[in-house]
Amino acid sequence: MPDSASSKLAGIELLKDLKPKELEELERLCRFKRYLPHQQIFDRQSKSTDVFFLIQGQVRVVNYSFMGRGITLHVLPEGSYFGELAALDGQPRSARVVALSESLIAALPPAHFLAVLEKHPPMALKVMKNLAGVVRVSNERIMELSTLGANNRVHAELLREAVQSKDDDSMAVIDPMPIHGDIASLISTTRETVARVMNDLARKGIVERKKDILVIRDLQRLKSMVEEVRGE
Amino acid sequence: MPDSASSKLAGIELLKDLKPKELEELERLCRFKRYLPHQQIFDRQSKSTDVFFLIQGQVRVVNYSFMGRGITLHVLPEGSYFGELAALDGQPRSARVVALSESLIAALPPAHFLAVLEKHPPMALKVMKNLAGVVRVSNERIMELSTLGANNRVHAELLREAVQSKDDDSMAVIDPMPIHGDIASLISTTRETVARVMNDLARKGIVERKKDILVIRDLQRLKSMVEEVRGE
DNA sequence: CGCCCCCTGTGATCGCCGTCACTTACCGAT
DNA sequence: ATCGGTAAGTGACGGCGATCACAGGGGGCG
Repeated sequence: MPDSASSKLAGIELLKDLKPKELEELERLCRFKRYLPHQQIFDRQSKSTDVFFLIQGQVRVVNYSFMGRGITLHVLPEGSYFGELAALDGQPRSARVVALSESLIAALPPAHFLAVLEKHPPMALKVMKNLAGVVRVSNERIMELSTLGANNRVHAELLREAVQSKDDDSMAVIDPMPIHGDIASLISTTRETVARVMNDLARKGIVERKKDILVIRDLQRLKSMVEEVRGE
Repeated sequence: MPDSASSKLAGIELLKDLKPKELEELERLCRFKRYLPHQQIFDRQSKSTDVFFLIQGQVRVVNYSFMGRGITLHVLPEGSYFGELAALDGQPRSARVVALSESLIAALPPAHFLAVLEKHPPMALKVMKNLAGVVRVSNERIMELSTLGANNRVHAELLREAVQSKDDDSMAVIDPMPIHGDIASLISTTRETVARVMNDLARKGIVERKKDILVIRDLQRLKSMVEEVRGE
């Protein structure tokens, strides 16, 4: 494994344009830590301001209503970063972040983060683009919550997670299929509603469940169901 | 008026650290245009990528559901800017922007915007902070839509717009009071619901309407009503 | 092998609130 | 003073979907 020679931060998309030497230097400024599934990296309202690089694993960004119901804001993939909001504006954290799988995470103090941004305009631009993307999906989500019913939000979510099949463009697949509760948390509804919609779709032959993967048989039909006022 | 000598862009918060000469130069790269109330600056999905500086007036950032119902995302004050998402990532516009009052607006092509950002790291930082702020309020909004009922969202919105009185901290004021339809559009509900909640509050003596201004008599009571499950 | 826990499936209930349909109030202009 | 258009108040209705309560089901671990 030649990887052992390269930096642990090598896999971080944001940092990939840094020179090896700079990366090495940055690495020395980080604190590395492993997290177990469900372990919390930080909580909403806490006043830490580090930026985190997700070297390995997955994390969930989530907030809780006063009733304890959890709303998943994002699920971040390996190689991404988070915690930049607090690092940029110094405000308390806007959400809780917990590890989904076992994860290795680097924490960088805000001063160093800002220094790197200042020194590397292309990286600053990357951060801005990334934030712009977050704003875009947030807007979409607000629109969805405002204009779609719970059932249609399930349809929309399935379409979002669907990976189109190569040979047949009327088909797609979700693999692995998330558990209903997690989908519900992403679109602000309940486990039961997700289950009911899924069975509805299955009965109509639009989707089919196989073990851990969901096959979408009629992609266009599903698409047309979104934004359709409960057209029975 | 010594103002006539200074740049038209002088009032833009984002640009206020530029040297007069730089500002002048930037001004030469802008196209200036006046807009009438309700006039559209750009539409969602359009492919322009200019950044806009709101020199004078107010604009509303809004999206429409397929049924034509409008969802107000933001109302921007004089001196702010918008359109940076498309300038940063080159994607189509994520929302429509229309003038609320008569407005004077400068349009700056994206290339120049990016050049300025690259040349002035503090300005890039400002843009990042601003985006971070937008992400924060979007998250709050998502939480609100997910966990609060329509009535409670009205309460929350009133609190957001309330300006605390100086002498009595149990009182506040909203001046001028927006029309019900505009509030409804901000919190994704209907004009009727807003009217009902307002009268409920008035009957309970929590608020009082005087002409064009709304007086909030019992701020704490209103606060406690948010996140309260319809406690009658 | 069997136990237990987590995921699912589904019926019944019921309350919030969006929709429709008017009425009333207000204000500016003719 | 009269009219017209916009804002606001309010009752009735009905449907979506959250909630509660169970009943399978499947897979991992002792």
